[in-house]
Amino acid sequence: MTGTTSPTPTKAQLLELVAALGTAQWQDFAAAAARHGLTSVQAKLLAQLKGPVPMRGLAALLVCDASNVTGIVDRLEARGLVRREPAPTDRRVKNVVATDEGHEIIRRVRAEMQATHSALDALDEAERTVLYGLLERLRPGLEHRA
Amino acid sequence: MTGTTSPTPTKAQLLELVAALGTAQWQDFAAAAARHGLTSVQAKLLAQLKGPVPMRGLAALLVCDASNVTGIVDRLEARGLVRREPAPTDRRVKNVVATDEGHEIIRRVRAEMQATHSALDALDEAERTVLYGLLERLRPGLEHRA
DNA sequence: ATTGATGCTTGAGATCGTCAAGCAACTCGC
DNA sequence: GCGAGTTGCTTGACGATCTCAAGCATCAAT
Repeated sequence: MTGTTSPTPTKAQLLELVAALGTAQWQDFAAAAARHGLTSVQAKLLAQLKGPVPMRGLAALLVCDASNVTGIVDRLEARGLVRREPAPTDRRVKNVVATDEGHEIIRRVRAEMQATHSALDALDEAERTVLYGLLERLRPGLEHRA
Repeated sequence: MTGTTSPTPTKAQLLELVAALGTAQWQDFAAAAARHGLTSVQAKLLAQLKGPVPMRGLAALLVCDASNVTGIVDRLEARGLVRREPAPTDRRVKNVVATDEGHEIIRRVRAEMQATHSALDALDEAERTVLYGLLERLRPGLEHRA
């Protein structure tokens, strides 16, 4: 019994599997972050900073209150992983930028997600392409609304 | 322009997409839980209670300290969604059981994950089967180790 | 220039999460 | 039995996360 494991899964089964994998990946991420003294949320915020992002924008990305972002950025800034710089166009806005050390540390966190990497290694190129295509199809439904 | 979106995605791209979908689904779950006055963690714990589970087991399932579970169960118990009952075989152990109301509320939370449901609706049966198969292949790598 | 909206911070209060310590109960060897 | 070590749960202390209400500075628009 190796091939015929799937005679059309229930929507509930699929949902459960997706949830389980999502959780597992999050644990993997959190563990990698912790090894560098970061909480999951701090690492997640850091991961958003490809360029300068205003506090408000971070709140939107993390789907949380703006006042919450203040504290998280405070702690990251205290560790020198992030910098607040005034936006030239609007003096109310503070843009958050990752320092070099900040970029480096999040790069390492991503690289050290061993469980996730080894999971993806189980698939060959063709399978990854198929998976990517299917997940892309899921995105519009999930990304919008809540 | 519908077919040729994927000339073999990078592992990094795939990783990012998986992370994004995982996050979106979690938000969906958290929002549904919040509508019933539950935090995400409370809902997640409730979701594990198909049968009686000892505190220790819940700590393992939620991947957190046992002392943390005490508080979460306290709050759920105060709302009558959960019950602690002594294990007959070992008087140290307390088994946590969902009450009828507890089962009902988590059933509703699952049913109200609109974003997730509509996302899965974008796939037909054949696609779901393929997706399920691919995700199944990912499981062993993710589930074990961290 | 006043009115209103927007961006960020602060403070209070709840939840979540860890660690260390403690108590009760089980297990094992003798 | 019976004491030593282990295990299951709770408690207390403390930090991080999260929300809400309030406040201040700045922008936008009449």
